[in-house]
Amino acid sequence: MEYAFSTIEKKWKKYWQDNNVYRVSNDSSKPKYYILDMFPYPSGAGLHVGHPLGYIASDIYARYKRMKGFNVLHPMGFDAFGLPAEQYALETGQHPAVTTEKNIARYKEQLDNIGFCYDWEREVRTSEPNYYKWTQWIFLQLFHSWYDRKQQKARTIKDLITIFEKEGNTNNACPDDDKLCFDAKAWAGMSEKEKRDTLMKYRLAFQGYAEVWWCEALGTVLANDEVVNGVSERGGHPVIRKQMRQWFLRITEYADRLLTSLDKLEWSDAMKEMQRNWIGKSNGAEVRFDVQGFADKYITVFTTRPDTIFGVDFMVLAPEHDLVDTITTAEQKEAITEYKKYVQSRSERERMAEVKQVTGCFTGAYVTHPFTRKQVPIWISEYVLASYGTGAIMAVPSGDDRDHAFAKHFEIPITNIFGSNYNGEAAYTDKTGTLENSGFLSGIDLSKAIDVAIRAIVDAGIGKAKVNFKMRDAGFSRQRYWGEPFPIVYVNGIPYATDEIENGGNLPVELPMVENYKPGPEGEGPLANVTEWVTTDKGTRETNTMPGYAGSSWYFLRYMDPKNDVEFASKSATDYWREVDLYIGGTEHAVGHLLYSRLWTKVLHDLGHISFEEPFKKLVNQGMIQGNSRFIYRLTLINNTKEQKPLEFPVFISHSYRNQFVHNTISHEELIKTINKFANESGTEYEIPFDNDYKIHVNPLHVDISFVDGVQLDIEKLKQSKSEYNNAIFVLEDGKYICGAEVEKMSKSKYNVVNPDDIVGDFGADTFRMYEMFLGPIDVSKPWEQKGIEGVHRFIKKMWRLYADEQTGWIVTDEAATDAELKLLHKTIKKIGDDIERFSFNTAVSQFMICVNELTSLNCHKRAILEPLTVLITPFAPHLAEELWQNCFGNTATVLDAPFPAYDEKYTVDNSKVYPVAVNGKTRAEMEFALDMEQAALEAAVLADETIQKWMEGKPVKKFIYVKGKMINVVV
RNA sequence: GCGGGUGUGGUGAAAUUGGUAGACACGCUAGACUUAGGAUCUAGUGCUGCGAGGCUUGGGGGUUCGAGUCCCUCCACCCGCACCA
Repeated sequence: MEYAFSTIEKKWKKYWQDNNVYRVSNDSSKPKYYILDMFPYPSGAGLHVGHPLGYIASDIYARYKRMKGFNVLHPMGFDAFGLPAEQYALETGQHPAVTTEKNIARYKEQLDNIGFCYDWEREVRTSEPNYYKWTQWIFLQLFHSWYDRKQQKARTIKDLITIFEKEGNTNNACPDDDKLCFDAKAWAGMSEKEKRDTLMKYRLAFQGYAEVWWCEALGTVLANDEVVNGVSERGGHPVIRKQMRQWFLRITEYADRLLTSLDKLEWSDAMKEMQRNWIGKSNGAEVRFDVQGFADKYITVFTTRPDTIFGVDFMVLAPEHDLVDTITTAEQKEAITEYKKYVQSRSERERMAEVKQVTGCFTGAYVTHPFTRKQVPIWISEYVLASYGTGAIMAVPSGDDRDHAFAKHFEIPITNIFGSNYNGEAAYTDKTGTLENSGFLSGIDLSKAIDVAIRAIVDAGIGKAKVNFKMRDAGFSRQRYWGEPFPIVYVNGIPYATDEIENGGNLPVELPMVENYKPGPEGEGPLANVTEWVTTDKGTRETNTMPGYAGSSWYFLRYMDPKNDVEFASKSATDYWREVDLYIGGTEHAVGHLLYSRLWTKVLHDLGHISFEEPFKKLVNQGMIQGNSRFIYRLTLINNTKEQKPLEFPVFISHSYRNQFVHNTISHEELIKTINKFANESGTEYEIPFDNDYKIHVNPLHVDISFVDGVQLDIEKLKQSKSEYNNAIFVLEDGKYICGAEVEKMSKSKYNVVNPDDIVGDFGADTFRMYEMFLGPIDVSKPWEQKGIEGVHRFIKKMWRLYADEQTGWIVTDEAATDAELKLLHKTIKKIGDDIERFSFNTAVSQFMICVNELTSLNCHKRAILEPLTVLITPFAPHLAEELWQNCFGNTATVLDAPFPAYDEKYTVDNSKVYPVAVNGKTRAEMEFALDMEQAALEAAVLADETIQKWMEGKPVKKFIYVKGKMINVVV
């Protein structure tokens, strides 16, 4: 009886589906465990072998936890709103809803093919009205709340109105505008519009005018993390800064909480560090410098080094700073205008590319140094960013690298405040040593000087201690069609939440069907074209839609209660499942999705909707599986003006010729000679002519990896794929055409995609699952390597042969197991359990292989060993386990409900090893060894006694006994 | 530049608190059974040496009876941030 994986797997998939074995209940006496994968965006290309890596790991862990007696929630869904579907619609006219539906169906089919234990009844799709109804509802909660800085939590806007009516905003500074100040009377005197404008400056979801990243090609604004290296993350289009009316989330109010509660999370240090970096907290001070010649003009700077204030040699403003035009002197006006024009002309990309270049311009104006009363020149330069701090700095060349470079470049005299620590060549940026030449700070140690300086600044009334964050409020508008519409209606130009004008808000505000996805007028979204939708009897609708991260910021909550149509999830459901215990996904969401999810969770917690404030307790990042691309090298002719012309026949040279050619170890002439020889031998009369104007040029082309075995090209397959290649000439080495290889991202255009369906078809889902795990640690990225899968497949077949014989069928016996067999079994149980717990699935698979190899050589077919082994392998190879469980051991229920085998300690102690026993002073060669633990411990004890004796007699002893396992270790 | 991480055979990788480095698998070599095999099985496979042996975890140094593992230093690669005052 052969291992017929395709029949077996089909059979069990049907069984699982028919019997609903993966349905999860919210009502269980078992402890809960919530394990979640980052849900995919269903793209048209379908899944490739890289996608399931994390899903397989989480599936194994979920099944393991279930067998360990937990009620496990392990759901899957789809992040279905987004740009690609809309762009596809623009190109083909197919509605995004249609293509999305199609893609999801394909994804589900591919996922089911691998045998995951999802409860599909809990599936969520962010683009479904019954889902985005609650996305809109949460948006309204954000809209209807503000952040109380004293209580450090979100509260409803109604509370704020009550406060304003009683005392104005004197105790609650405006986060948008710290100069805004009004009392109760002033509040009462405001018009409806003024009141709402004021409240808008407090709301957690608010509308504001701000400079945003605008992408002309995509016709939309982008969030900071959607802009990479000055171009859009998707498509790589150029972006510019533009003032636009936008929706924002006031994430900056949560900066501190997002930072501090990171410490409690079991995330990798790298991941936490990335978030810390993004939040970018820095402690320092704000200091005021009065501008000379203006009674009421001053420059406020932010600095982390107030201790270096006596080293200030000049001030620098961002070119966009408000004061620039006011303070610039008549003589400098032209130069400043010129410089500002230059800055504006430079794209973000150029600015980033030329970080090192020093540019700037003097305004002609001066400030007075608050302590020395010296006059200090004011410059502008693009190295000071308008968006950070106050958009102005005090420059201390002796203590800051950039200021130093600037001073040197413009020959501004440098004041040394570090004595011999500053050498005149490079700024002294260390925080050790003492200050000199620094007035009242002279002689003070740098480690204490910051506090002293801040106190003096406060006493002088020119500033205060200040915390600054790099993080900006999160842009929440997109001028796109395929996203959640805002539940916002403008009445007389004032934005109102729909639940302020209609009872319950009439959610969801459904996305209308359209046929035209082109952007609306004046940078508005496509929805602006749908006049019958925009116009309601109450007013006009907001035509922006929410960004991609809106739906994914809370989806983990919806799985808990996915069909609820009166709440986003019932309190009892969220109280039962609480936060995600284990979250698995890639690192690419470090600062986007993961940060926004944390924000939404905190807000929902503050408002009393859920009782936990972090969404993901433990986070595991899986690596990527990259593509293993193959190249063939086609020749063309090229002249010295880089014009290429093709040869009469396609000519491909094997990898080593290409290497010789590009490394100049074969001449142009010799190569042509070789090629012509090959052409002749293959019966082609055409010869490449020698031509001094047109030289040979090598073009690497991706070749479909299915035409290649290892690195050897199957020439016939390639020829069949394209008629153009029928009469191509292949220049071979050792009779073979060898391709070039490169590891790249898996993508259709690189012809290196491997579809999991094909692997499952050839080897079965169980082999595929185990192989992906066997490839290496799950957090490491690596290229897909098809060759190794045979080894895992061989293992599964070998395991099968322990249970079944090709001729006689099932061969499991009831014989009693020997000690050696039991030992092997329990060692395996212990190792597999430990490995799963610490997410080391590759070593777990290895252990299975060792176990099966040994059982094979022991010729062991005993039920006492094989039955627990079957249960043990269930998380990895569930189909195989079910088949064996039922046929060999006569079980009627599914193996999924069998408890994970327990190991017996008496079999797991390994005394086959040699344990070192030694005392201090012996060399390695002199070390003594014991054969087993007990003996080692005994000898160690004897030796220890002697040594302790010596020590008590006053003789020096440092350290002595070392035994593996239990270390008996006395240190004096 | 700053921050984080990783360096082990021809390849993917093991070695959980310092304890016989290279488990397991791929690949390769030889052999067996085969009409054939890209099936299966057996043996070998870090380097070096006929051999006993010697050498070996990116380089150098240190702590330790003992270091892939801990410390210092240099080098290489990967990831993230990047004029953040």
